[in-house]
Order: sequence, then structure tokens, then C-alpha cells
Amino acid sequence: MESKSPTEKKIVQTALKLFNESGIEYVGMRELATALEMRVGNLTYYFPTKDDLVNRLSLDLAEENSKTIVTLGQVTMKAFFSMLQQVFRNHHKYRCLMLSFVHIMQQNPIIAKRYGKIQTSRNETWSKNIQGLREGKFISADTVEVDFLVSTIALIARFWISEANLSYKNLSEEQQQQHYTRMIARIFLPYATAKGKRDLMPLLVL
Amino acid sequence: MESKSPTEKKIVQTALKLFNESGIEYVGMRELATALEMRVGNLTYYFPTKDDLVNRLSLDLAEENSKTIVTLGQVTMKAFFSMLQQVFRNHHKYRCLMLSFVHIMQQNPIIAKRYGKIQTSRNETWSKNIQGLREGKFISADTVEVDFLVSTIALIARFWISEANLSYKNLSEEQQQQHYTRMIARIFLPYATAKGKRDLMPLLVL
DNA sequence: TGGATATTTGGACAATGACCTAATTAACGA
DNA sequence: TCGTTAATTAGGTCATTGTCCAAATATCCA
Repeated sequence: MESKSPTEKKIVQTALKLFNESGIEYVGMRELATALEMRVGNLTYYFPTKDDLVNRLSLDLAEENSKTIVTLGQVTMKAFFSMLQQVFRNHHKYRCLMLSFVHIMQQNPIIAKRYGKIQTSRNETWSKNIQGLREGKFISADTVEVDFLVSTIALIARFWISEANLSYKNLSEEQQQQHYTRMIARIFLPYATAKGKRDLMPLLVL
Repeated sequence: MESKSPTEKKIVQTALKLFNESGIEYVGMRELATALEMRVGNLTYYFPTKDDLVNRLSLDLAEENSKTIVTLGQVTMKAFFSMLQQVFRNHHKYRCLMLSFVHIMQQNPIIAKRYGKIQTSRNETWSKNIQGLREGKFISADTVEVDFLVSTIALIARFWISEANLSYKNLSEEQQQQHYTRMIARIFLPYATAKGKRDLMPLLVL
């Protein structure tokens, strides 16, 4: 009974497409219904409110991120940045959410509550992995420095899409991701050992 | 004739207050009019559209930032960070704008156009000042590293209020600003000379 | 004072998200 | 195959939103 019906899937899929193209706030339920060739009332049959629809998208993103952001067994610089880049790709796939992040959090208490809970555990995972980098002699950093790295990464990861949307609209998606990957790599660089630097260098070339 | 009337000033002032409290999107023209003890139509006499009102606020912020972000004659670490902190205060004063940044840019072409123009010159000013820090032997950084510092500062400056609103809502305004000042100080730290480190240290203590 | 201009009023308008009911169609198990 | 449930349509109402406008009022200068 909890399996998602084809119609439901199609709604979510089309909503994500339109929301990504025009922004969540600028796509009305009527417009979405038209794109789906169905009546508005049918939309509300699956998703009583627009918030419920946004909530679903947010759940989907959270799920994909949960698969991505894991405590790595063998933390290497490469594995770490490959994880980071997958997060970037997830964010791009659900960019409508990232662009309306603050707005959504202010308005949608369900998402806000879930986000608050998840965020602490996410930061712990990042922290563990960065400590893994230290244990693997890729970086050398004390506790305070690890915390700094975590909170800086968190900030960039949350808002890179927003800034790219403001300042680097002309760049391709890949170039944007590269720019912010480089930014994070540069933040790591001063803490990197010789071994760590070797792995960071390829990320830094222009 | 271009001098702002008392009524106009009061509208701007009250709008900023309400927008900051509840968010631009959640304060209607009717609500604003009620708070001002006037009719909605009278609001539109001064500001035909809500966008025009937001645009005015945006102009005011831009003006205050223009006074703040200047090419320093004698760049010291202290002067640089004192400038940064004034920018933070400006952003906090107009935090409703910072929180709806992306939203506004997508919707308000007038603001978007102006912002695009201003941003390049702002980044140049930051760049010059950071180069000044280098010339004053506070830091040691090549061109690429200076560019990295500029773009990282730009990102943090744009979005610190948004992140604080998500993750550090329980902290006071001052504590929030301190957190992000520290973050930027830590980004500078690896490039700081002994002299530079001496000035950064006070910013880093918890 | 009289006439032009500036300001204020109150209501109308279209679009939006949400909600509702009745009727129709599709799907599926007994 | 019949009956029940799920899905969909069609139509409408409702409150709220930003916007717009014509008429009324206030202000000020010649």
C-alpha cells in the first residue's frame, strides 16, 4: 500500500523538473496539473498541499544524501572528494530545494524539524571522515581545526548552488561544481601532508 | 523633489522592521499598511509595487555597503577585519534581503542587474585590500591564493545570515557574527605571517 | 482666494493555494 | 461477473495576495 503509484511518481518527477526550471515559488498547482495533463483536484488527491509535494522532494533528496554521506571505511583523499562531488550532484538534481532552502525552512515546519535532526548526524559523519583523513596521514589537524573544516564544508555545500545561481550562471553545471570543489580543496590544502597534497593537486589545476 | 518625504521614510523604516521580523514574503501590503495606519492604495502611491519597496531597501543596503567596502589606504589585519565586521552588521540590519537573496534576484530584474554590476567592483576592492595585506607583510599569498580568499569571503559574506538562520538560530547576533568572523580568520591563518598571526589570534579565541 | 498639484481613500481585479462535493471511470479480488 | 475500492474528473467556492484605478481630500503657491 505504501508503494508509490505510477501517477504519483510522474507527479513527483514532473514537479521536480518544473520546479528546477522555474523555481518552486513560480510553479502553480494549476500549471503543474496542465503539464501533467490532469486536473488540479487529482494532484491534491496524491498531495493535499503543495507543501506535501515539496516535502516529498525533500525526503527524496535526504534519502539520496543518506546513501552518499557515509562513514568511509578506508578514508582517502580521493574517496573523500568523490563523496563530496556526489553530494554536489545530488544537490544539483534537487537544486530547486537548495535555492529555496531558507524559504522552505521558514514555512514548512515538517521539513525544518527533519532537517534539524539530520544535520547533526551529517556533521558527525563529515567529522569522522576528516578524522579518518588525519589518521590516514593525509592531513594534520587538531580538533578545533577539524571542526572548522566541517563547518566550512557545511556552509559551502549548502549554498554553492545559490551562489552559482547568482554569480556563475554562465558556467556549466560541471564548471560550477569544479569551482566549489577547488574551493574546498584549497581550504584543505594548508592542512595536507605531502601525501595529502599529492591527491589534492589534481583537483586544483585550472 | 527627490528628497524623501517623511511618509516615504516611515514606510521604508516600518517595512524593514516587519520584513526583518517575519520575512519579506510573509508580510503583505495590507499588513504593512495596517502597521503604518494607512490604506494600501496609499502605499502604492509611494511604491507602486512591492518590488519597488524591496528595491529601495536594496539600494539602501548597497549604499551603506559602498561606504563600508572601500580600498583601505593603510591595510592592516585589524582594519581589514573591522571592515568585514561592519559588512556583517550592515547585512544584519538588512537581513530580510540577505535571507531572500536568491528569491529576489530571480524575481526582481532591476535589483539583479544592479547587483551584477556592483559585485565585480566589490570583489576588486576585496582583492586590492588583500593584496594590501600582502604588501604590509601580514600574509603571504600568490595571485591564485588571493583570488581564492576573495571568492571564499564573498561566499561566506553572502550566506552567513542564511546559515545562521538555519543552524545557529539560538545564538545571539553577536555570537553569530563572531562565528563567521572566526571562520574567515581561520581561512586566512595558513597564509598569515608571524605579524599577521599576532593580529588574527585575538579573533580566534573561543 | 482659486486652481493646480500632491496625497489619500475605498473598492475592484486577477491569480494563487486550499478545499469541497458529486459523478464518473479504472482496477481488482471474491 | 459483480461489487468494492481506488483513481480521476469536473465544477465550484473561499480567503489571501499583489496590483490597479477613479474619486475624494488635502496642500500649497500664484
